[in-house]
Amino acid sequence: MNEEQNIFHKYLEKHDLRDTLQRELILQIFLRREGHISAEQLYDLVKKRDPSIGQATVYRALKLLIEAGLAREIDFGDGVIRYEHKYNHPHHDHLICRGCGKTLEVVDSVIEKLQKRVAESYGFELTDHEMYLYGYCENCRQKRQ
Amino acid sequence: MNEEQNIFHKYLEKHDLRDTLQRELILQIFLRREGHISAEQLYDLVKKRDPSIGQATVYRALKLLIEAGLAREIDFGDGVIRYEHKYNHPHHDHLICRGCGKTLEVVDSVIEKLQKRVAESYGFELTDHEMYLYGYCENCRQKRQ
DNA sequence: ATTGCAATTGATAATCATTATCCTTTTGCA
DNA sequence: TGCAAAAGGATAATGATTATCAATTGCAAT
Ligand SMILES: [Mn+2]
Ligand SMILES: [Mn+2]
Ligand SMILES: [Zn+2]
Ligand SMILES: [Zn+2]
Repeated sequence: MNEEQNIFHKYLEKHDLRDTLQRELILQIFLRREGHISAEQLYDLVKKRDPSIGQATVYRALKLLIEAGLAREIDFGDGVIRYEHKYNHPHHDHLICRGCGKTLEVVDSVIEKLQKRVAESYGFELTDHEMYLYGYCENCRQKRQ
Repeated sequence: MNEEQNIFHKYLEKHDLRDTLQRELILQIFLRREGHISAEQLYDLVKKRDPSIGQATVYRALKLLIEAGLAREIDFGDGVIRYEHKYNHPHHDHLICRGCGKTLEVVDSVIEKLQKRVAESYGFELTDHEMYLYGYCENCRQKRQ
């Protein structure tokens, strides 16, 4: 059993939640998949392994994964929430191509420090932030000229 | 006639769009209101002046205002898109209190420069970005201790 | 192993902001 | 004034997510 599964089981136990086949399967498939995945995409993968699972169960399991600290929501503003691994996957921001949709994960420690400083200069205690950088990747720039 | 109205009329003319009472009223009310306003909030204000206006018209007019460069969308991730003035209201980011929902508009020129640099280091040409800083304002911090 | 029961599930209906549709009313211009 | 195209209002549709509810299941105590 890997560490994420362990965390999940501990979380279930601590909150008097039950360990079900559905939850195990959804967790397993979520963990196997790197990157950003929507509830529907995850549902499609889950269905392949067990067509009897309903999509409400996938939504419910994702909520659990977030509460357990294993998943994190990403909102690219296109009306669909995506999920990514949180365990061993520290905070980062996203660089998104407006041409092809490709996304890169980026972090700049100077920006992070300045964000904190800006917030404090207004009397805020910063808890978290979201930063989305939009532009055109190298490929897309070459195509359009 | 103020400058924004002028821009709007030029835009209508250029695109063979018609100058209607509804559009004028919606523009006027939008311009009077500072800050971030949702389509529904704007619709409520518009209804007070002319109850015969439908909310689809407000949505349609907001889209026009964006195309004309007079409005800009803000997505705080709560499922409702808000709109703010764009004319004479240059780019800025938002500092949001998780306690009371208060928002401040902030800009840090060093962060802006670094964002560009980060993007370029990945071969991206940055076109725009969104940055939301979340935390607790001074008031909310005092209340909770 | 069996039982009791709260937790869970799957199917389906409901939400809710935003869009599309469709028919009627205006607008801009000849 | 008349006409065609644009716009408006009412309302249905959309689509992701959430709520509901009857049937099933996990699990702890027997
Ligand atoms: Mn990511
Ligand atoms: Mn603003
Ligand atoms: Zn690209
Ligand atoms: Zn506050």
